[in-house]
Amino acid sequence: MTNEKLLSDFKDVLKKEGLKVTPQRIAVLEEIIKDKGHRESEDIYMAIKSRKTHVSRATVYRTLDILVQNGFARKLNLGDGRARYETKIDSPHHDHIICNECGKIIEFVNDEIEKMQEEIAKQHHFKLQQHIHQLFGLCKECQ
Amino acid sequence: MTNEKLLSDFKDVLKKEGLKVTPQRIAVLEEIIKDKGHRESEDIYMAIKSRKTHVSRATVYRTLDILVQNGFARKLNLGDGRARYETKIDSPHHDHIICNECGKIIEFVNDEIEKMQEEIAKQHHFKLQQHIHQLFGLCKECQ
DNA sequence: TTATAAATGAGAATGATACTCAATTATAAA
DNA sequence: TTTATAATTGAGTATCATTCTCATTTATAA
Ligand SMILES: [Mn+2]
Ligand SMILES: [Mn+2]
Ligand SMILES: [Zn+2]
Ligand SMILES: [Zn+2]
Repeated sequence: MTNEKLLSDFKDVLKKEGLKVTPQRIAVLEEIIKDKGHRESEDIYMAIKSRKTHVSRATVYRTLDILVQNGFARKLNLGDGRARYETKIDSPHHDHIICNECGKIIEFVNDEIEKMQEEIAKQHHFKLQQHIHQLFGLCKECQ
Repeated sequence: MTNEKLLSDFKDVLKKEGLKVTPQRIAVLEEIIKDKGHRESEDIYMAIKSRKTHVSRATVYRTLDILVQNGFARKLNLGDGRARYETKIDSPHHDHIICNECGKIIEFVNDEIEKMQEEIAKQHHFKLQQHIHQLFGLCKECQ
């Protein structure tokens, strides 16, 4: 998806929800699509500030929520007390392998596991809604 | 394992580590083995207080750490900001299914998935150390 | 322009958990 | 049993990410 299309989609969503298009909101969207990584709110806040747009932490959090709520971003909990956000645009579902030493994050997908999860849920009469699957260990460099 | 054996093992560990056997530490161990659930620190703190032993939150946290460090308990992060603790005694590895509505927690094991995780780690040149696998959805009663 | 509802940001609040340190206590030596 | 002492405890404070508050600013549409 082109950045122009994305921006226009975002504006449409804001309009549809009765929200205003502000430079702060645009800046957060731009940060999320610019860097494909798994970023902390603080990083995004700093990146925006270090450029031109005046923004507050509160607004970054609020905008990230909007992005997550509307399918532009995904929020991850890696268990270290700080949420990470990654773009969801052109990014199908995947899970993560995290290095306990250097924090490197690698993405993986395994259709077999995805299928099995559904079966396990069914066995226990659960209607599956989401899942968290994270592998932790030492990356090649950190072993 | 009998509770007597457990208690004696715990005392041995404390001795081995140069730690003292205190009524507070014993009380936390007793709580962890009494209730097989997935409990918050606050629950354990309240349960101990409501009995006889005087204890503080700080000591409950400190003792839970000792228990986790020494293989008596397992600490889980369910993504809601409060850690859960469960006994690890006579309790082999398993993962969890959590109801998004009522919070019910069901345990599951799947050897296929366990094996695949190892393979995925290997493919990415990771040495696997732990993993988190949590399925979230609606339980039978909450659908 | 103007009216106004929504957004922003500075700073305060929150909540789980960790830390501090003076008072207490378990332990082992005498 | 007494004593010496290092470890433990607990009340309260600190921390840290995130959320909330509310006075001021701004985007939007008439
Ligand atoms: Mn990812
Ligand atoms: Mn369990
Ligand atoms: Zn690494
Ligand atoms: Zn339920």
